[in-house]
Amino acid sequence: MNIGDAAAASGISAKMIRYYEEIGLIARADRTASNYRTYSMEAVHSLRFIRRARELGFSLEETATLLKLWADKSRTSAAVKSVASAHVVELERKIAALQDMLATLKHLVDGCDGNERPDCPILNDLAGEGQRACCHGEHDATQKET
Amino acid sequence: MNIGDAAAASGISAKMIRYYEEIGLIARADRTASNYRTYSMEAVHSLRFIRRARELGFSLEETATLLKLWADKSRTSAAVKSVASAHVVELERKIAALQDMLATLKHLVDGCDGNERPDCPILNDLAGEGQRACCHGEHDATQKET
DNA sequence: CCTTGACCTTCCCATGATGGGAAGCCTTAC
DNA sequence: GTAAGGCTTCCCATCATGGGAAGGTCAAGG
Repeated sequence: MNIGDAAAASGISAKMIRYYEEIGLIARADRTASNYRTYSMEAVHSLRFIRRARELGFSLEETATLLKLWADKSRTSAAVKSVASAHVVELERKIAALQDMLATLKHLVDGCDGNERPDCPILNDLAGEGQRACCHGEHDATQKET
Repeated sequence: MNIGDAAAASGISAKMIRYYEEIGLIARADRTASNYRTYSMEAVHSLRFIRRARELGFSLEETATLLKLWADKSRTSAAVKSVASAHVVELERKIAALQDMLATLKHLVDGCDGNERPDCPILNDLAGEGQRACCHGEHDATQKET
């Protein structure tokens, strides 16, 4: 199985497969006499594992850890759960940060007429003129200057 | 005002201020006889604008657009709202993607005993063995092989 | 046998936004 | 005058991915 077939079978681009090999995420592939990489179904299995881990948002480093745990028959499920739980926390953190942005931005967009006049609460907020959060003074209001 | 003071006053690192100048996000700063950059309060104002835009998750490219609109007294609020609304959509898309990951991962973590035995539904999912989503077989089930 | 096209190889570069650090000036305060 | 700290430019690293060039290889068909 050449790299192109492995790519098609795993859903990971040939480019990425080579990269994963380079950084040691996967083992160095065997080569044919003409230096082509060859892949077994087992290797494709590993690549699918990686793809799924990436789909769940694990970094390549976390994925490497998970791959090692997968290969280690004497692993504990606690070790796996620990990696996954840390990622849950991280996802929750990221989501919360994005939701904060979204709430603020939606508020500003709602307050903007969106007509042909230049007046705009969005720009006012960015410029720090409106002291941010005009109607329910929360957040920090520490941006007056000059 | 030297770059260090401008950095402190705007909350943007000196490193980033130089970078923003390099990519043309901000105007080239005036220099002293000894080649030090100097900043006016107006320049600091722009830097704060950028910082706020970044806090709301706008890319530097979007931020550049917003800066131009801010400077353009004949802008329409519709133009500003359009940029912001596109970003709202993007934020919603990202949040939804992360929430999908989170829901799946939480489900897996909940199903994992987290004890000293090797059995682990998280690894099973990553390996594609459980056909994913064990209890309500949807998604694609196209990963049996060997 | 030779050509063509589709594959493979390695190598370099780019992204986006940021930080680190080195080498060498400049300034300020003592 | 000297030491500390700020400034300058330049290069490198991150993280995961893609693009593309230059050149080797393989299979099919004339």
